Amino acid sequence: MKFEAITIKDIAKALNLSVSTVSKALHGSHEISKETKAQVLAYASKYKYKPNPIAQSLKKGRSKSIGVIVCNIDNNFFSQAINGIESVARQKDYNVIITQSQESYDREVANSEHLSSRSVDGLIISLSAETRNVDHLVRLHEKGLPIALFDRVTDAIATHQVIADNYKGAYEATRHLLQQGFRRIAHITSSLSLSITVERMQGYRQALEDAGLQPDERYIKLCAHGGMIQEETRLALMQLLELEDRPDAIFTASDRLSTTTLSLLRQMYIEIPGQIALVGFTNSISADIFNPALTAVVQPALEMGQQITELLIQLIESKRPVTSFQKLVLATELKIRDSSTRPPA
Amino acid sequence: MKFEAITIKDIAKALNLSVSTVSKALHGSHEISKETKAQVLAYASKYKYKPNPIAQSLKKGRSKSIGVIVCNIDNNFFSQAINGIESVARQKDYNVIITQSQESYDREVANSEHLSSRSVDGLIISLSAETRNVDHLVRLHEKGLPIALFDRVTDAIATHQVIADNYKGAYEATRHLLQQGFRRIAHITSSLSLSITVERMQGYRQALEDAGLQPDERYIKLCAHGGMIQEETRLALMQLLELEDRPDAIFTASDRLSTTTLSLLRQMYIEIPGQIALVGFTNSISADIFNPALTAVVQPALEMGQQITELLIQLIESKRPVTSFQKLVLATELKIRDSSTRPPA
DNA sequence: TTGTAGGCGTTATCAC
DNA sequence: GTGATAACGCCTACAA
Repeated sequence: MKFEAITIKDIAKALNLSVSTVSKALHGSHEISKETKAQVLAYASKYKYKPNPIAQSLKKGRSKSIGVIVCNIDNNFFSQAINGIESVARQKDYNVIITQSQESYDREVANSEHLSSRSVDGLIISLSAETRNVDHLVRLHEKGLPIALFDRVTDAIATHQVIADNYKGAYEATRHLLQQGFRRIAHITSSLSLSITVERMQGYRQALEDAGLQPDERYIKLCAHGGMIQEETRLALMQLLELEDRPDAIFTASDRLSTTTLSLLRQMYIEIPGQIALVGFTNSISADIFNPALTAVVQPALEMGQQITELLIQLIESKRPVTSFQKLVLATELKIRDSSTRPPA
Repeated sequence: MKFEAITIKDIAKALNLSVSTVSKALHGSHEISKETKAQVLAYASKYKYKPNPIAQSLKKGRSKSIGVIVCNIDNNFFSQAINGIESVARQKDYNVIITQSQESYDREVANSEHLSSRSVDGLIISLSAETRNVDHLVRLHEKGLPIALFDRVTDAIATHQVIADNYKGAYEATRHLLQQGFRRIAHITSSLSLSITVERMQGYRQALEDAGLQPDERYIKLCAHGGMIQEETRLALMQLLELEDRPDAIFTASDRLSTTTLSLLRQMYIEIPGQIALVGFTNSISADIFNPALTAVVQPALEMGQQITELLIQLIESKRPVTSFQKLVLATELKIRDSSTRPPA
C-alpha cells in the first residue's frame, strides 16, 4: 500500500513548466507572470496539491512540529495541559507529538532523543519522577534544540519555565486544614527530586510553622512513583495510620496520590473528614462528585500549556539567540469541599 | 537557533570513505570489509550518529508514524486507549501523533488531511459526534492511506475495526437495573450518528423488551455533543425530571455523560440511588470513589488501543492489498457499585 | 519572466 | 570491497 500525492513535478510536467517556476508561482513570487501564476494555482487547487512536509522539513531543517514529554496522559492535569499546548500549537501551525515517560528516566531519555532525531523544532517537557539528572536534555539544549519546561522543572537548563504557584497552593491548603482545626497534618508526596515536590513541601512546612507547629517528619511520606504504583501509596498510608499520634488530616501533593489515597481510605472504611480530613492537588474534573467531595488545589493546567507553548514557539522562531528567560508562576485555586470541612463537634 | 546532527557525509569525510560505503557499513552489508565496518561503527557510536528520520522518510516514502484522531484526550477512555496505541506503536518502532477533534466535524476533516499530508503511514480514528459523512476518510483511504477504526466506527470504509461489545454492555447494564427492581429507566446518550449510540441504544431497548417493557421514547434523550457541553446535558436531565412518570433510573451512554449527570443530580440534591439510580458507560479510574460509587460499564480501552494498532500496522506493512477485514468486538465489564443498588425497602 | 542546477540526508543501483 | 550517481520533493541562487 502506498499513498501517492501530487507533487510540484507533476504540475510542472502537466503545465509544461519547470519545477522552479511552479514552486515560485505557488509561493506567489513577484517574478512570475500573472497568467502563469493563475494557471499553476488553478491546477494546484484542482488537484489538491499539498506540499510534502517531509521534503520541506528536509530542505528547511524545520519540521513545524513540537515534541511533548509528560509522565502520563491518563491524568487530568496533563491532558488539560496538552489541550492548552495543542490549541496554541495549532493556531501557530505547529504539529504536536505527544509522548509519555510513565515516570521512567529511561523512557524520558529515549523519548527526548527520539523526538530530537525526528527533528521536532522544540521540546516541551515535564520531568519524570525518576529523573535526577538532566544531562540528556542539557546535551540536546546545547546542540541548539529549544526546550521549554513546565510543571516539573529544573534550573539546570537555562530556558523558559511555566509552573503553578506550588508553594502558595500548598501553603493555602495546609492553612485551610489548620483553620478547620486540624493539627496533625500529614503530607503524602512524590519524589524529592521533583521541583513540585520540594515547592509543595515548603509551602506545607511553612504553613505549619506559621501556625506555631513544628513539622513532624514522621508525617511526611514520599512515594517515588508519584502514585502510579498503588501499593507504594498504600504502604505510605498504612505507616501513617499506624502512628501513635495518627494524623487527623492528610495533604496529598498530586493528582494520582489524591485519588488513590481517597480510594484507599474508603476501602478501609475510614471516615472523611470525620476520622481523617483530606486535601489534595488535583485537576480531576470529577472532584466534586467524589465521596466525599474532595477539597482540591487546582492548577491552571490549560493556561500553563498555552503559556509554555507560546514561550517555546517564541524560542523556536527567534532570529537571534535568546539570553533572558521567563519563569511564569501561575496561581492555583483552592476549591474547598467536604473532605476537609470539620464537622460540627 | 539550529540543531545540528552528525550525518553520513560527516562520517565519510572523516574516515575518507564514500557515503555509500558508510551507508552500507551502517546497515551491515555483506559487501563491506570487516575492518571498514568496524571503523565506521566505532566512529558512528562515538559521535552518536543517528540516521535522520526525515531524510529516511523522504527516501522511503514512509514516516514510521501513525496518526490518531479522537474526540478528546481529557477522558479516561481515550487516554487509556491511547496508552494502548502507544505501547504497541513504540514496540514496533512507530511514532504516534495524537490529535483531537473536540467532537467537531470540521476539525476531524482538518486533522485527517493534515495528518495525511504529514505523511503518516496510517490513521487510527474514532469518529466525532458531529460526523455524519465520512467522505474525507474515504477519499484518503482510496488514495491508499491505511485507516483503522475504533470505538466510533463506520462501515462506509472497508477496513479493520475494533469496538467494545456496546450492545451487550448496554443490555447488561439495563438488565441489571431491571433486576434491581427499577422500571422507568431513562437513557441519556450521544448523537445517533455514532455507531456506539445506536448499538448501546439497541441493547437498552432489547433489555427492556425482554423484560416485557415497552421502551418509552420520552425516556430517551440525545445529547449531540456527547456531554462536552454541560448545558445540553442539564437540559436533557431536566426534561426527564419534569416528566409525569419521572424515571427511577438513568442509564448514561458515555464517560462525560455519566460524570456530568452524576454531578448535576448531586447539585439538585437528588438521592442516588434512592430517588434515581444511575448506571453509566465510563472508564473513569475514580468511579469507585464517586458519591455514590458509580456502577459502570467499563470498556477494555487499553486492549482496544493495542488491537487496533496491531491491525493498522498489519495493514501498513502488508505487501499486497488487504481485502478481508476484521471487526473485533471486545467484551465490556459491568462493575456494580452503589449507584444502582436498590436500597432495602 | 522562466529555467537550470545544486543540495537537504539517505538509500539503491550500478560501475569499478 | 568500494565509490559514483541518481532519486525522494522541495527550495533557491544564479543563469538565460
